[in-house]
Amino acid sequence: MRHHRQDVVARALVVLDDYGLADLTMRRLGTELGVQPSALYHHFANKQALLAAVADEILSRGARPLPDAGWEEQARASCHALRDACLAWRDGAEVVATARAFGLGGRAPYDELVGVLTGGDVDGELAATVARTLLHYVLGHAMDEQLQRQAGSAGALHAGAANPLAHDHTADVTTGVDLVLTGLRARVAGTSSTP
Amino acid sequence: MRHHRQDVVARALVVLDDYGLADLTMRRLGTELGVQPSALYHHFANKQALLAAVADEILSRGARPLPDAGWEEQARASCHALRDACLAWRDGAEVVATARAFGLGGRAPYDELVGVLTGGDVDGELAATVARTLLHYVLGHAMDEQLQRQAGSAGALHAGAANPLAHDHTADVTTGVDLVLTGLRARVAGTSSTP
DNA sequence: ACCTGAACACCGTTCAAGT
DNA sequence: ACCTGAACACCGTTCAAGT
Repeated sequence: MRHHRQDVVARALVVLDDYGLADLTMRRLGTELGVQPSALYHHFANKQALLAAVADEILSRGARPLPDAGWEEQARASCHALRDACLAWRDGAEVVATARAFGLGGRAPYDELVGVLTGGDVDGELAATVARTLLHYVLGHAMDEQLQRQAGSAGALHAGAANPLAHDHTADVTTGVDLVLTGLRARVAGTSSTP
Repeated sequence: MRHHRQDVVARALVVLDDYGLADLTMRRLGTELGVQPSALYHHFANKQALLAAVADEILSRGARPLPDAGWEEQARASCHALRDACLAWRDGAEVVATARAFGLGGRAPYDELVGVLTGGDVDGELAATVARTLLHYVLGHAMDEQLQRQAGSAGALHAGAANPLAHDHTADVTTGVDLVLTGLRARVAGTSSTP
């Protein structure tokens, strides 16, 4: 039962979806592949590198071509594609956000967004800030969403105290993204009032 | 050496700042307090509950009164206070963001922001979305900042490949927050073009 | 009320050695 | 190139029992 790097990533994705990130251990993944845990270190330097590869796989599997439209519409589409890609796998948002945070993977959405924004009228430095703002929002929101999902399925999390996160998530994300883009539009048009 | 709940939280904060979140283990904290790890379970149901208390402690120690100003200025101040509170402790942002994500603590900044926004002209549902957008951005950005800090001190993280996160963080956060607030101002004024 | 001691069921990672 | 076997140095958590 010899495996390639890609087999390991693909199986890790299945384990992630079935058991969640907390139970995606090197030992369990090894067992799932019919292999000793130590064998995984032939393919990846450590668990963090494995997870970065999983993050990139999540993103590439969920990749969509940008619509043939203005940059604002493209930015919106890019954000929604990222969200959908993450939500397609259990704990997908957390995996992508963590890999991004450690600078080990998940760069594609950032690059795409910066490209879209600079393709518009947006200055390079502002584009970088806006891209980060959007990514933090979309990923943070998707994480909230997925955590609630598992909090609902398990009886976990503190009972009592009304959950302030109960919401229509799709509408919420659209509003949040539009808010940032509206702010950007105002700023690009020179409407900014605070110097 | 008998301790109260507050002693444990205070010491956990010291361990966090000295060793980082990854090394804030129940065993190490026990050792630091001169106590068996099992003794901590008299004060907290589990590690997650401990970390939630640590998050709340970080926030309450960094709390500032809101300025006597308009709601927009207050929202800005609230965001910066949150950022400063988190940056005052090693891995502080991650601790707060995680507690928030699990719904176990760190609610104060959200409540404050929603209060400020609804105190302005902002409708309740929009206020909730804006508050979440701002929190995700500020915490996400602070996490990036702190991860870079430790990536710089340790020789960790992949060499080669220019780091796209090298930035002036204070200016960046101000820009990001202002962007969202500008978008909100436009929307409240009825300038939104997408229905 | 607060803590000990011992155990249970796990982790990630390394490394010599095998094929 | 890919894997085994065994070890190392850890984890969080439980629980009877002590003071």
